[in-house]
Amino acid sequence: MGVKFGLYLKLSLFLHVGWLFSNSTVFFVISCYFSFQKKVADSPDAILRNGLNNRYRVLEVSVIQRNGSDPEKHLAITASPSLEDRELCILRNGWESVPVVPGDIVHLEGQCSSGTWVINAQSGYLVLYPDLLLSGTTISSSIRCMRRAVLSERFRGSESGSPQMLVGTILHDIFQQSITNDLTQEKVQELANKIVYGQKYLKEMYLLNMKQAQIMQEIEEYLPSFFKWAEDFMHNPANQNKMQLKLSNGGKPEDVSSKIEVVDILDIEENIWSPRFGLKGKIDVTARVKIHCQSGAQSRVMPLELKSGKESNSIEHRSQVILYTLLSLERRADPEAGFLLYLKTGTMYPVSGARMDRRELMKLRNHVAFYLTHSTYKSDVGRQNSQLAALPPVIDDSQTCKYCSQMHNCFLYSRAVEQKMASVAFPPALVPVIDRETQHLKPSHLEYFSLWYLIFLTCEVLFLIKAGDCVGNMIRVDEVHEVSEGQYLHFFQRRNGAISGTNLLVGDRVVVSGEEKGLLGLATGYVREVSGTKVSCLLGRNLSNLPKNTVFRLDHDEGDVGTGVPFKNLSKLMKDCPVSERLRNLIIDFQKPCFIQHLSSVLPPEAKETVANILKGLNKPQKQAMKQVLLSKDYTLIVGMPGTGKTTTICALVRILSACGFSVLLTSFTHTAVDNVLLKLAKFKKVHPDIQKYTEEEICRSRSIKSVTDLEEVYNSQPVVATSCMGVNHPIFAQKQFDFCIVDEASQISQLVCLGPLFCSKRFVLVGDHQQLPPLVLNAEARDLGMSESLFKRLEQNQNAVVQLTVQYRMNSKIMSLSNMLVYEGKLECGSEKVSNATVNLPNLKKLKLDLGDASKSWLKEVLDPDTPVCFLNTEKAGCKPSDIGIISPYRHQLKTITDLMAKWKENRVEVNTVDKYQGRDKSIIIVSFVRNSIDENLGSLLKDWRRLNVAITRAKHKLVMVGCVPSLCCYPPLEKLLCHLQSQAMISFFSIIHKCNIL
DNA sequence: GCTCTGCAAAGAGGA
Repeated sequence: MGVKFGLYLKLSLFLHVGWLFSNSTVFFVISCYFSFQKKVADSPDAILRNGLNNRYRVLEVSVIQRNGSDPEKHLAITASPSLEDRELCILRNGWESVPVVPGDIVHLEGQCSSGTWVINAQSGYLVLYPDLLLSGTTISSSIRCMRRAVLSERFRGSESGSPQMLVGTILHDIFQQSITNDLTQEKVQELANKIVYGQKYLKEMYLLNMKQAQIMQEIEEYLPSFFKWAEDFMHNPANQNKMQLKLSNGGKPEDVSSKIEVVDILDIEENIWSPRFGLKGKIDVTARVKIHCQSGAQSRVMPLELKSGKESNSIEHRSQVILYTLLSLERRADPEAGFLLYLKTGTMYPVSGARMDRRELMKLRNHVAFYLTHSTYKSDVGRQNSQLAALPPVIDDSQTCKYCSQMHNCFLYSRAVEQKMASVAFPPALVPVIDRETQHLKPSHLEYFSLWYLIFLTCEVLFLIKAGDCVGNMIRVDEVHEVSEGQYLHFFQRRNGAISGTNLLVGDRVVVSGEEKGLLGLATGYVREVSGTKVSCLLGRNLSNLPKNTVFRLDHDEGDVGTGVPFKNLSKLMKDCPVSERLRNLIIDFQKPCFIQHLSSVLPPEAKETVANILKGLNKPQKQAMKQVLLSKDYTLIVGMPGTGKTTTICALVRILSACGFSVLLTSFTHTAVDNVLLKLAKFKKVHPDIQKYTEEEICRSRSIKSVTDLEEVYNSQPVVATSCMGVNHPIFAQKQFDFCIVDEASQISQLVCLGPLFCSKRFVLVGDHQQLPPLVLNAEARDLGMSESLFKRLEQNQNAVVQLTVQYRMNSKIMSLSNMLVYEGKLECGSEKVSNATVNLPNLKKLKLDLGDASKSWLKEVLDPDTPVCFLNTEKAGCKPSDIGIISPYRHQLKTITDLMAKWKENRVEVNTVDKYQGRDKSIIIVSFVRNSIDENLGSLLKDWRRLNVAITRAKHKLVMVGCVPSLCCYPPLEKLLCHLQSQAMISFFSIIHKCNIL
């Protein structure tokens, strides 16, 4: 067996930031003139410390070049928060190329003597942004092309899989389960059958259009090699050829030929996060290995990396193993080496985790980390807007590029962003290729791409590890239940003290770690139940093999949510295909939406009666909306003003469309909104009104779907499919094209997220109201760049596509008139006399009035009077704390105070919530507490928003009581307008201090 | 100056 020894990774690293030094100068120091945005350094979570897990902040960077000697980089660093106690870090022998700038956070490994660290060829590592964990595959793929590595991090999930990949995944699964259980021929065959003909990989097979038998055939070719490997490395290692493997305590230096015996499998898919090396990854197999050599045997716990493809023993494969040896350091003694196991042949290669290879890989990691964190920059001191930075350079290797899965994104970015940069040069042969591959895009499209790419970069969260909510000091109790394949129910008990309710909620995503160092990120999953001191979680891994006394912590996992989807959609929008071209024309270039003339051409005669029946239940504008949608060739926007029956309208629309034989994709940003519509729809379906029955999972289970053909049938038989906008990554949407797509809550969804479902439909309907709250954007810069503009708002300028639902069934006329005056210009009308005149029913009012005989409480009488549907309580003279009353409020702190007070009065039936959370809902009586009570303070931005005020005042059906200090609130233009109106209608009263509020 | 929804993930091979 030919085994290579200690392959030295000679990697040429590219650097194209500003401080590359000139070698003609004798001695000079450059301070960096690029002011990059440093997402780590600016983060308050970066905790500086000394010791083993040190974190230093870089204060100054100097490049030192002496004639005739190699260049060095000197870093002035500190681990003290006050930025005193400076230390020096000297980078040599290639480490000086690490693109570190002042302000960066670094981790140092190695020796430090009297305040000076030396990182050179022989010892030490510098880890740039150690809290940015990069996966083993990202780093090993960056060897060939760093640009591709960075692009696939950003456009995660935009690479479609291949048949070989799926076969690879299944082979991994079979091998991993076999070696932990039973590697006999009979059992392995049985397992292979169970996995291939089971449900686990059906969706992937459907997506790739593969049949189970075809996959089984490929799998079977591998199985003999499984047994050969087991024979060679588990049962009869004596028969094995010797391999070259040198470990530090392996005796004499020449004693490097040994035989390998795998004695025990300790873990499968072991997940390790290493904030020491800034790495993360999953180790296929963690095994106890005995190394037999002349001077005896020694045992190590080592990583095995499985490969089902061609037996290449390539740098990429070997690098992955070397990175896993580094990851292993978090959990156990240095394995110093690992193995590459090629499943096709059963051959196993040792891979030594030698210092020089580890060093080169860490340098590579630092470069990838640099590019990921410096994706934007601010070029001038005066101008503060961020700009897109260049990606790692395009490599000059057409063979590699030809098969690259990121080619589209690579060319797109070059064309839209980099071609304008003087500093970026492309391989000449590639320039015409880039131009050709992007020629379908107009300048407006490239601009749209750049803008939205920048917008999503500014709010990208790169760092996994945050000092967030955590419940610690937990031990595992009871048995672990395997609820379904790969889903393990765990129970944790707090060792002391109760679990604070706010820290973990049912349904939250959690990361389970050991409290002990090195046990970070053991498993991820969801919170099932929280009670007192106990938590149950559904985790992706079974943790019962860990020592009984392991102390755990559960962290709320916010992850990097939502950035993958928009980047993916943006990339898709720029593709050279008819669906994308159409959307570009409509969305970017505002092409006028078209409508057909006559309903008769879309309405099949046999559906006429059904449609007429459904229309009977609708009002005039709702009927108009139905007509408009049926006539549309491109899209329709339905403005659903408050209380105008959006859900009813959507239901009717779905029913009419499917009666006409159209397929419909129904989506919304939130699952609850999708559920609402489905629940209403379920009533008409004459099936059990529990929507659980309609989930894809449940349908497959109840019909015991076992083959790809069955699955295909199920998918094709559903004329109406509902999902959240993020959920359109489901395989069903990869092949199916719907006639219509309806997007609910469209004015609250970010443009690029809203785009997702539109790719799989011929026409779309957006339902929303831009006078209510827009998409939530936390990042101020992203907001300035226009991120909160929903697709609904953007397309609204094409008025011919807009239908307004103006007849509302929620508010009585007095309440409605406020909103009409404020934003709807009188368009809103009551659905009936009954709605218009409805007042609140207070059965105990008479009795209560007697109790309120006291003149000082006469204001209360006025407020309670059902014939006063709108009332503004002026707290100006009363001096009453605004915190004394309230149900909805713009401020969460106010709500907390109110909730606490109500709890004291044992009143928990009244729902207290923010204006934002109340959007889309209503109540008979709404009390709005505006809180503000001073004029001179800084004005908050919350009350300046017309849309928020509009939402606040349109939640009440019968009675709207607003509380606040009139002069304070008049500083806000929307409230000023409202108060002016109320004044003219004599709807403002003053009130005195009240002591009890349990009257409602 | 304070409003908060979304979601699995690293790797599965190919040249």
